[in-house]
Amino acid sequence: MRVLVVEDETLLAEQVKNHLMQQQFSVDLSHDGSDGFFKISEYPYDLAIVDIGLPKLDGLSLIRKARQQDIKTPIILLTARGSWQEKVQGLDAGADDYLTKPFHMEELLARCNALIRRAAGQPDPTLSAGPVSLNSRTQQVWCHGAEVPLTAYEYKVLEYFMLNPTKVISKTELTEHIYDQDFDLDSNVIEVFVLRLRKKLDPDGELKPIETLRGRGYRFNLAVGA
Amino acid sequence: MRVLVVEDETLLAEQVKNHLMQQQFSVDLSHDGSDGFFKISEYPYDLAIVDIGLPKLDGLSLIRKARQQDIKTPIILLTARGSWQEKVQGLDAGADDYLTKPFHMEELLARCNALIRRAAGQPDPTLSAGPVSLNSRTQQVWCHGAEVPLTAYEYKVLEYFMLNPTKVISKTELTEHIYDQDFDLDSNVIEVFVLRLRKKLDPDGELKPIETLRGRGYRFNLAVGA
DNA sequence: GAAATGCCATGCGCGTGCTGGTTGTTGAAG
DNA sequence: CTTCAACAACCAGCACGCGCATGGCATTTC
Repeated sequence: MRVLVVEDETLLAEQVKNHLMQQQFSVDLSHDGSDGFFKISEYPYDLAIVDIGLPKLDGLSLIRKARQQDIKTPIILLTARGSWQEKVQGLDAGADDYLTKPFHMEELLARCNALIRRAAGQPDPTLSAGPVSLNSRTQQVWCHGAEVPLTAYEYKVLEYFMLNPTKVISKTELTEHIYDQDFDLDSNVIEVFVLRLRKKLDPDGELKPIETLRGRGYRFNLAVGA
Repeated sequence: MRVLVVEDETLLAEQVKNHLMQQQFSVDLSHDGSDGFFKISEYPYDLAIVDIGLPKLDGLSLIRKARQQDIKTPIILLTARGSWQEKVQGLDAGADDYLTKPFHMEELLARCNALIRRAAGQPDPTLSAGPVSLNSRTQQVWCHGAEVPLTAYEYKVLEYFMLNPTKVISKTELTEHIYDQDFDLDSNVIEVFVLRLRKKLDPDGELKPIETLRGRGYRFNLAVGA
């Protein structure tokens, strides 16, 4: 999956790039609108993330020009907080989704995946792994068919696990994906949430869905799709 | 007003969706004929826009099957340029209007509005969920058969809930769909409306139609169509 | 002018996220 | 094999803040 990020704030652009690369995307960066337009015309990206305020050529114009050229790459528009008109203009110009800055990286990744899924014609918001299934639209979780009520953070942790099954996930990685920024490093919140998740999902200790890898992190060990 | 768009060209479908949403319609998309038929049979749409060339089940067959099942949803058929016979066949199959591609978006919107207005004298477009039912034309709401008087904003909130049953809806999402421009974010209006809705719909606290998810939003939890 | 509706301000209760401490487990070194 | 330190699991309690509830004010409508 190849993604183009058109963003002039270098720091933010790099952050977005890093997170996307963690999800196995190939990422190209562009720091102004005209370069972004050139790239999106040249390459068949699977997705583009475009800031609305850009040097040389603003995001809206970029999208309009691209759509005029019949470029169908799904586009997520990044807008400033609260400017509702911009969002409408963006969708009108041909963006597929928008996100207001500042945003949670999780949110962006979720929308990226949703958009890619939508483009692939698979609008299925449910993940399942073993007896556990999760619906990201309703944020409901079931285990053996029974609904398991989770709190907001418990849900976030589980969702991240199920999006990355069998992958070794360090506590810092979890933290970074669950909190926007600024978090206390010497805290055991993650451990507590993992504990509660294990209790709620697997009260009898049969499944062992979350494996501990000492000094490295956790691994979610249920066969996806089962 | 709820509209179904059955169109396999994703870009066009999204454009239509965006424009309709700007006119305060709720829009569902369907990318092939059989899915479109399923949706139009399931939900009481106020209008459907159907492309004639579709995968799995073509537009004409879709319309015929729907009409055979006594589904009266007004339908606009999208045909290719110049194929005069198709238009006749379409109207013959039960379409209410047609439009040849490519078309101006304004034209489509005008015809949508005309058709909805024309259909205003037709069977009631009611949504129902559990003991609650809602007529989007007259903006009346009933619970257990008794009419529940709602104010304008209470109605808007309920309508949005009933159009998105079981979906987690954040307060900002509600705000964006209910108000035309952006709004003071640190206001508790939404909470107040939800409170009043709960009181009016469920004074005894039996149904619990609107669930609160702390830090996340609300979820409307009544089975649609029940 | 009265009634209805939308919005704001305030207080309160409680769920939830987080902290601190203790117990348990692992693995490496002696 | 034993020891010990480091790490994780677990527990329980605290406090912050979210959402509920209420009353009052402003604005609109008839």
